[in-house]
Order: sequence, then C-alpha cells, then structure tokens
Amino acid sequence: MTTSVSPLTNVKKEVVENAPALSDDELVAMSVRELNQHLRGLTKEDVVRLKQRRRTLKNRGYAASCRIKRVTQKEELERQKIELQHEVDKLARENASMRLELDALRAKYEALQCFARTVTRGPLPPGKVATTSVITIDWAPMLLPGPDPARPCCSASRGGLNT
Amino acid sequence: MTTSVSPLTNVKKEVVENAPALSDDELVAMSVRELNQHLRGLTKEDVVRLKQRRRTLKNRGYAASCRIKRVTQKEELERQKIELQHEVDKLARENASMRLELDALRAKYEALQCFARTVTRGPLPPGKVATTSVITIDWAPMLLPGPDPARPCCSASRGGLNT
DNA sequence: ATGATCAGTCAGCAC
DNA sequence: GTGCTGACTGATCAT
Repeated sequence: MTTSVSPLTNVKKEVVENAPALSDDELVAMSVRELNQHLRGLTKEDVVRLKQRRRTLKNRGYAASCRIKRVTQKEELERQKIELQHEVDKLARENASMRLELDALRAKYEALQCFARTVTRGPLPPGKVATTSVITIDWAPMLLPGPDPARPCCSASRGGLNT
Repeated sequence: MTTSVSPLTNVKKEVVENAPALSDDELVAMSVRELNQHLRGLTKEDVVRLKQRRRTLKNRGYAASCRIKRVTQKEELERQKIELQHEVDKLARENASMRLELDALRAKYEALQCFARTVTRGPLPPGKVATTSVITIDWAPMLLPGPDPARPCCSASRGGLNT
C-alpha cells in the first residue's frame, strides 16, 4: 500500500467527499458547469435530489429579493409622497406671498390711478377727450414707496401722496 | 333489543356522524363553543388534529387578508401621490398666472408712475417741493385697462396713454 | 434553466 | 385563542 494518490483517484475522491459537504451557499452560488462536476458518480436519485435542493435554495433567494423589492418600492412611494408634499407647501407659500404682493400692488396702483384722475380732474366728455389741468404735487414719497394700505381715494388737497 | 334510541345516544351519533362531515368553510366559521360541541366523543388526538386544521384554515384566511391589505395600502399610496401631483400642477399654474399678472401690473404701475412723473415734470428742489404743470391727457384707456407690456417709459407727447 | 410572483404553511409576536 | 406578518415552499408563468 502506498500513500500516494493518482490524479484520477484524487478527483473522484474529491467528488464523493465534497458532494455531501456542499453547503447551501456553495450549492446556490455554483454554476451549472461546476454543479455537473459535483454530480459525477452520484445516483440518479441523488442527482435529482441535489438539483431540487439547488432549485429550492434559489427560490429562497428569489423570494427574499421579492420581499426586499416590495418594501423598497413602498419606501420609494412614501419618499415621493413626502417630496410632493413639500413641493405643495413651497408652492402654497409662494402663492400666498405673491397674492399679498399682488394685492398690495393693486392698492398702490389704484391709489396712484385715483390720484392721477384727481390731478387731471374734470368731467370726461364722450369719446376720447383731451383734458387740461394744473396740478401741484410733491413727488418725493412716490419715488420711495412705503407701506400704505388701500384708501377709498387719494386726496389732492393733501400735502403729500404716499403711493 | 329495541330499535328506539335514547336522546343521549342520539346526540353521540350526531357528533360522530357530523364531525367527519365538517367542511373547511364550516370549520373555520365555527365559534369555539360550537367547535367544542363537535369535539365531544373524539379521540384526544383527533381533537388536536381538528383544532390544528382549524388554525391552519384561519391562517390561510389571515394570509389572504394580509396580501389584500398590502396591495390596498400600495394603491392608496399611489392614489395620494397622484392627488398631490395634481395639487402641485394646480398650484404651479396658479403661480404662473399670478406671476404674469404681477409682472403686467408692475409694468402698468411703472408706466403710470413714469407718466405721472412726466406730467409733473421739472427738477425737484431740495426738500418737499410743489411743482406746477400743464398737461393734456386722454384718460379713457386708463379706465379700461388693456394689454400693454412694459415700456421704457411713457411719452407725454403721445396722443394716448395705455396704462 | 432562471427569475419572479402567488397562495399556502408555519413560526413567532402581540393582544 | 385570535390576528398579523416574515420567511419559506411549491406551483406557475415568462424569458
């Protein structure tokens, strides 16, 4: 008897020795070609059994992926929902401030228009009419607009006009 | 021997006759009290088996509810997402139109301001100053504002003033 | 063969 | 005991 082992014997020994030692991770990560090598010298029944085990392990992984995908998609939906909610808030704020700005400007505009009408006072004859008037104003406040809520109408008799 | 059957015997006969006839639907819909009635006279092993079958059937239903709940929640999330998206669109449209309105009004305001300045033209001496001027205007267009983009400045020499 | 998904099963948790 | 849910499995479908 010798302790040396022929390559062929060595290969066969590995097969029969490794086959039962195959862990789930090894079996599931194995390529078909690698699997076939481990299948050599096994009973037809064992081959079927091993292949089925591999399939089951694969399925286990597929199921896990499926669950992960499910929660990922749900989280993504919730993320998008929050993002949209923030967008709505932002737009609503912009909207509100613009509305204020618009109202303020409208008031200023109407005051100025009213003032101008007063300044150029006089009845308007039918059709386009040229009106002549003499006015006296201090324009300084108008060039530096300040806070001034809408008033019924300006008063040309006032000293200044804060529009 | 008699053919008559005592009530007690009769009950027992019903139990042993009905027990195997229990359908899944019946078993799962049964209350605990009803179940116990059907359990009388059965082997301890049969009792365990029947209870386990009931539990399994219940679990089947729970699993179904769980899946339905899952898809329902997902659909709800998607619904809310679409709703928010519509809200964003609506606010964005409002925002855009308000911006246009604001720009237009600003232009009108500046034109009117510019016009008024021209009308009351003349260098402003230090401090508040009263200026006297003679102007000629057609106010009709001003009372019926029309489309008129911003211009560098109004021209008092023009025939009309569309602010 | 591989990957995905559904329905059913069981384990384990919470009430 | 009841109900729910994660993980696993086999069946089934599509590629």
